[in-house]
Amino acid sequence: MNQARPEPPSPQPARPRPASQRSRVTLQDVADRAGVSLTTASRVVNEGARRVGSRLADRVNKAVAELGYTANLQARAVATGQSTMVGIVVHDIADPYFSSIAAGLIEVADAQQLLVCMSPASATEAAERAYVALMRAQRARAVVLIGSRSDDVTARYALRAEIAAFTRSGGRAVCVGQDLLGVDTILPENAAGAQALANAMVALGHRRFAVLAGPRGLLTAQDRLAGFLAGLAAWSVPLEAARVIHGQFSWDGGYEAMSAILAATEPLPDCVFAVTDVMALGALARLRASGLQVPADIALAGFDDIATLRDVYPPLTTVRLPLKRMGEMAADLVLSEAADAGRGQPRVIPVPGEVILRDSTVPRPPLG
Amino acid sequence: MNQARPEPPSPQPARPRPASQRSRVTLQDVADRAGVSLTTASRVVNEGARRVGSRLADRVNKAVAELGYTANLQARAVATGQSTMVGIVVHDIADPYFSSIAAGLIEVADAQQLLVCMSPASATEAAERAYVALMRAQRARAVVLIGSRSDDVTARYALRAEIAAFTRSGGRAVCVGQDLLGVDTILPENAAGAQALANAMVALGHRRFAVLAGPRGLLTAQDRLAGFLAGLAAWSVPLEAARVIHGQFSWDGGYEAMSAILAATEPLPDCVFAVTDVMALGALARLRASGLQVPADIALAGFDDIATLRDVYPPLTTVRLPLKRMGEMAADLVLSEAADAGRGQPRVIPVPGEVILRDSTVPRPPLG
DNA sequence: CTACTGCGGGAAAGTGCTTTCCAGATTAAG
DNA sequence: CTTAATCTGGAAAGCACTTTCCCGCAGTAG
Repeated sequence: MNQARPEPPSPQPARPRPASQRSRVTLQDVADRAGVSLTTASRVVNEGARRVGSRLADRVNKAVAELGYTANLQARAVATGQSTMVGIVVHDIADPYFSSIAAGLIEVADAQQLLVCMSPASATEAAERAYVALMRAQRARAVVLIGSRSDDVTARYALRAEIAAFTRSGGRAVCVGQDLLGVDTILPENAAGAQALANAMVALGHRRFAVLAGPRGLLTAQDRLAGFLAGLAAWSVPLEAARVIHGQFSWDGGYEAMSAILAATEPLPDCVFAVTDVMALGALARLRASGLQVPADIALAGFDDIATLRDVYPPLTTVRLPLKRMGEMAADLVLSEAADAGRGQPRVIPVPGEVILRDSTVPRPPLG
Repeated sequence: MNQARPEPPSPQPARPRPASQRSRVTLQDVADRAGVSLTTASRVVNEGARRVGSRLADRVNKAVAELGYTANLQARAVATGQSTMVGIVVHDIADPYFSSIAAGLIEVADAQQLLVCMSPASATEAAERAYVALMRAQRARAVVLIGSRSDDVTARYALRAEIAAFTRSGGRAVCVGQDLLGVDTILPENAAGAQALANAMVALGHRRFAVLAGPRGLLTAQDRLAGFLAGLAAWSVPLEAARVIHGQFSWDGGYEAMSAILAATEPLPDCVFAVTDVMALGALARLRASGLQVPADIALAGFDDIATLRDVYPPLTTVRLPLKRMGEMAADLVLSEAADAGRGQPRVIPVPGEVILRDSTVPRPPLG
């Protein structure tokens, strides 16, 4: 046998190891190699409260380096009962609305050494519930639910029950959307924003409106529609129910809803409000397909101010939400232990929307 | 004491529990309540190889339901040595290129009961290395690196070493990008796609080109530039070095690079190729800001065919990569144990790009 | 009426880590 | 020169699971 190995003269009992596991090196291996106890090795690796004499510490560090040891965080989590994982639930990560919020969230979570796990795309509350259950099983530190609530009270009840179980077992829950889950919430002011938009549209001279209202059951869609209607009502501008077209909360949904409006025999509206920028973009494509000009033939406005808009022509009027910032705020809520200790009511942080007027809703000349 | 509790007459020793931990219910609690051993409870919960008599199984299931028990997946992972986590490294989740790939990946990973964790935005190989190290510490089942390699050989070497440590400890690694990490790779054919694009542009009658070439060190940028130049060379169309503008791999980078081209005193190019759609969009904005029309004054083409393009006017010529599909393919590679057993060379799956001609590069009338 | 097989159940030994507790060695104080 | 206080390192007891091994009991064949 070759004696030239550069190892310190330590016992090295070479414990028998199941063949299936390839060279996973454990803390015990490090301790053996350094000729110290498991306890000491653990103390050195953790750099925790109790310090270890420098002679042994050096030996341990050397062994760590030689063996390429990395602590098993799962085992550590089991031993300490503390996890570093944060789950985030999005309805569609490829949607710029969600990816912007997620980007802000991930950025600050990572700065705090948290591990972010992402749910698959799914807009139902049942799927959200399943993911919260998974996070509970993972003993995640927190879960963040991003996106609109629906008006399916039964599903919401089930989701709340699951969240309650999650928080009861020590996790934090945060929501970005309607304040209906009984947890800390980042609340976009959908109704107020839409109302301000309606206000601005009427002030520009528009009178005949249509709304691409999204799915009937989605509360964000409902809130924005209601806010818009309230804004019109304040000016006594009527909007017949037939001019409110429901559909999917997506590009295709906007496209189809716009088709329905064009198909109607009545005169075209002056101005169309899509409750989401993504839907507005679908509607814009539909208008273009019909050879209609925005804003010459018809004005168009959206909601959210997603990043994509900078590439759209004509520039789209919208209601700006600080998406990335909202993600950061959600992460801050997750991290704030204060509320956890205080055990008061969950906090609700309203986020106002800002009306951004662009070329897609140019002032309309007074009716001749 | 009230005797009316609906529990089976089991011992219930009520083990002392540290006060810090709120009601986390463990498998032992379930076993106690059902009056069975820990082993039996584990077998019922796992529904594994050995079945348990229905009488006891029912008791256990009842206890699980009553206590709201959920297995601790971390502890299970430690005990079995198997993790269900997959880490994915993106350069920027808010970029539609990455979010599309990630969406495909997450979808199939979730269908296989895998948990997907996302890195924070960061385009450096050092940051990638750090994330791979984290995944190793988490004993993740796999890690997927999405995005261009750089030509920083030192950083790449360090990254490869980290990946080697990761795979050595039993994880799988997959890359979407250049085949330089020695792992299974989804390889977009950047050079070939760009060459085909150059070909098509020349065929359309363009002769005076400029390229927005992205960062000097990024290999995806280099490959696409090289391919484009090769395509031009095949037609003996010259491209002076001065017409190749380097800059950031981003919207702003495209905007600025376009500014540089406009600032040059020479005549405008017929056609500008941006090595990325995102850069092309920045360039388009810059052209619009100068009052130049695409394609009337200048033609513009990009690369990737990101989803955003459907909302851009004029429709942008590009080279389509099946982004979502690439994410799915990466997930398939992660899941395929075959290669792991075979231990052959890592697999490389080339993904061809498809030239999509749209209005932004309308045929150019022959020079008069 | 044994001997063999198979099955349902539990005790106990891992899994990789942290943390408490304890013994021995220094050091500081009286 | 005691006695108390502090420090260092290790043994061992968790943590929440899985899994191996063993034992008693049926059922079946010899």
